[in-house]
Amino acid sequence: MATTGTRGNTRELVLDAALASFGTAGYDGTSLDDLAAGLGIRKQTILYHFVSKRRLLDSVVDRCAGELVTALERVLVESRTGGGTDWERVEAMVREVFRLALDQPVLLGLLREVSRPNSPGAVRGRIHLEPLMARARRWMEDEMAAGRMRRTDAQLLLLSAYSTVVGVATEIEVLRAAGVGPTLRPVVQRRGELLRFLRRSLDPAASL
Amino acid sequence: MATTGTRGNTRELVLDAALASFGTAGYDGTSLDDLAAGLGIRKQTILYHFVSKRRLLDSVVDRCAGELVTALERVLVESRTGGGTDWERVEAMVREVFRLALDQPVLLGLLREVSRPNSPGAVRGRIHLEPLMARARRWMEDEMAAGRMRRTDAQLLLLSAYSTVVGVATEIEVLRAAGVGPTLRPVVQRRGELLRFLRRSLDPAASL
DNA sequence: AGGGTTTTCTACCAGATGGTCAGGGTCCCT
DNA sequence: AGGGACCCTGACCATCTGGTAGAAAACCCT
Repeated sequence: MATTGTRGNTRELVLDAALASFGTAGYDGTSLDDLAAGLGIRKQTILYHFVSKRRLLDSVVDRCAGELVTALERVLVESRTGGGTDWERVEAMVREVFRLALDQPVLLGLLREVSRPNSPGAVRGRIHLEPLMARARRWMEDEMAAGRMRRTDAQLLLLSAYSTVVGVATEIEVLRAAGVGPTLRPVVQRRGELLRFLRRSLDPAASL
Repeated sequence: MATTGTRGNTRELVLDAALASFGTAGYDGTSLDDLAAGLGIRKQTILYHFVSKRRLLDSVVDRCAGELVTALERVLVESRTGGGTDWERVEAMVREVFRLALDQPVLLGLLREVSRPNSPGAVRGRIHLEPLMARARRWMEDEMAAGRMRRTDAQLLLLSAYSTVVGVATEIEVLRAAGVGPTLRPVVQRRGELLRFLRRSLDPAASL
């Protein structure tokens, strides 16, 4: 009866705290003891739910990737029923990703941590991202073949877009570190750059 | 006499290895024992030279920041005696930074690690970068006041340029992780984007 | 109320980590 | 030759780490 009455959602609470800690302090910089202490529970409770620290990270990555995929799927369906052009669909997806990142800045911290080459979460992250990328690439290549999209290196274009998003992660942190308040402007600016870049690369109707 | 005959430059060797390890495995992911083992020495030797792990990181950051400042200083002097326009000087600086990053990719790893908000090296890094930024900002504001440079928010512009460079760090890693070889193309592309962006923001003679 | 399941805790551990201490080797200077 | 400065090392330590074992709650159903 000493518990805080949060019976049943301990898992989710741990995932939230772990996401925040992994994103800011990093995987190695996060100790299960501290994590548990922050939640007012014991480390063993975390291990009961997630078996090991490594699998806790996996679970965090899984949940976040799941959110991303769900959100993108939704946008894709919406824009499809809306009957927009290829370009409008790409734009809607980009906007969704940025919206997600701005709503939950912690996600960017995790993305940053996971996108480090030697990170334990890198493999897990790629498991989720790779099919997404492959699917986008196939779609783009089809559109190119059909002449609805300007010819370019799909793989390279996608990776460039991806790293722009990761760049926003660092940008927000840098701004905060530099004392500049959480200004929306640079983020919007970056999104604008990315969209312009994509449009120039993809839209056959766009002016060079 | 069991030493490898590298008498005198152990410090530098340790700094090199530490730079590489901090950049790839991160600060927390680097153990002094492993670091020493990789060099064929004992951990105590590292501590003899650098007192503590924390101060080893500081030394690494100091050396790298020193290289950066020296390189930029040199370019600045060269372009000044060359008598180029403001814009040409900015361009030369940007090219130098990218050249440095391509010559020594390890630097990007460190930059990435240090630019994390809660990183122990963040404070140290800011000590070096802040005067650089302040100086650039003052210069830009002077040029703007004199009408030689298009009016814009100097601080925001600099931070945007900075985070573009950090973005390159992630980009290279992402490309390697995705199996794409160390292609130069995306990096050059990104540099082109940054230069175009800066030119549009700064050069009064540039077409909008 | 009582048995079974789920959840959380206390107690404990082996290994790794950063760091201390005192000693020993090598070089240079006189 | 000898003393001191410099460099390196083995032995040791306190602490923290992720993880295990088993008991005590808390919950749920009948």
